Amino acid sequence: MGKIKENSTNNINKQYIYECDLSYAVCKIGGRWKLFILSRLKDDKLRFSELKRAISGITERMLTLQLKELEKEGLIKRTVYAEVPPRVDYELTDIARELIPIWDALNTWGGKHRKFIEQQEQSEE
Amino acid sequence: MGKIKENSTNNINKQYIYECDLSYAVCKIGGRWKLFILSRLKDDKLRFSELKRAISGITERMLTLQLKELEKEGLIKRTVYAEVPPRVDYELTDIARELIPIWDALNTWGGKHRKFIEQQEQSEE
DNA sequence: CAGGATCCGGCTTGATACTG
DNA sequence: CAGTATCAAGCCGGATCCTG
Repeated sequence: MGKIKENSTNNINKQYIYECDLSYAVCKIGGRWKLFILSRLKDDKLRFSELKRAISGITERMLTLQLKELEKEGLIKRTVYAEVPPRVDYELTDIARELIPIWDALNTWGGKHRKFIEQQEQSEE
Repeated sequence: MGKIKENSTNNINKQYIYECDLSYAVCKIGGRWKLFILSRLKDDKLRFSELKRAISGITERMLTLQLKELEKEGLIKRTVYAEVPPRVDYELTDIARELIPIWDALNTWGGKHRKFIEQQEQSEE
C-alpha cells in the first residue's frame, strides 16, 4: 500500500493505493492517450511527428508528456539521432510487448461488449 | 469514431474517441475504483457495506457512483431485497466475468513490471 | 523537427452532513 | 443499511506561445 506522488498526466497514477499489481498495471497503461500511443507502436518504430499525425486529436504537449512517462516507466525506448534537423524515434520495449496479447484480448472483449450493449438498447425501445 | 457525452465519474469516458474497441474497453473498466470493485466481486456477491469495507479509502459517494456506472454498462447486477433494514447486493454479470482472465494477465504483468522497475532503479544507484 | 513553458477551465474526486 | 445532496478542491488536459 503506497502512494504515488510524482507528476503524471494520469489521475489514476496519483495517490493511488497499490494494493494489488492489477491496479498498478492499470496505472501504467491507463490514461487519456497511453494505449493509443502504445498500440500505434505495436508494429512500427515511429518519430514524434509521425505519432502526432497517427493519433488524431492529440496535442504536442500531451504527446510529449505521455511519451516521457511511458519512457520513464520502461514501456518505450526513445532514440535520438545526432542529425539536423533533429530526429527522435520511439519503439516498444520488451516488457511492453508482453502487453500486446492483453490488449488484443481487451480489444476483442470491447467489441463484444459493445455489440451486447447495442443489442440491449435496441430491445429496450 | 464517436464522442461520449454522458455523465461519468471517469474522465476517460468523456469525449473519448472510440476509434478502436480497445480504448472503448479501457473506458469501461478504467477509472479510479472500477477495477477494485470488479475484482472484489470476482468470487463473491457482496453488499454495499461489505464493498465499502473491502475497498479501503473509498467514500460512499464514489462507491455509489461507480457501482451505478458499472450497472449501467452491464458489468454488475444489482439486487434489491424487500427487507428492513434494506439490503442490496452486487455481483458480476457474465460479460464482466469474461474479463477475469484479462485482469489476471494484467495482474501478472503488473507484478513482473514492478520487479523489473525496482531492479532497474537499484542498479542505477 | 521535437519539444518546453505557462495559463486556465472543467471534470473528477473528496469531505461532510443528511435521509428513507 | 444504503444511499443522496451539497460544497470545495485538486488534477488533467487543452490552447497558445516559445526554443535549440
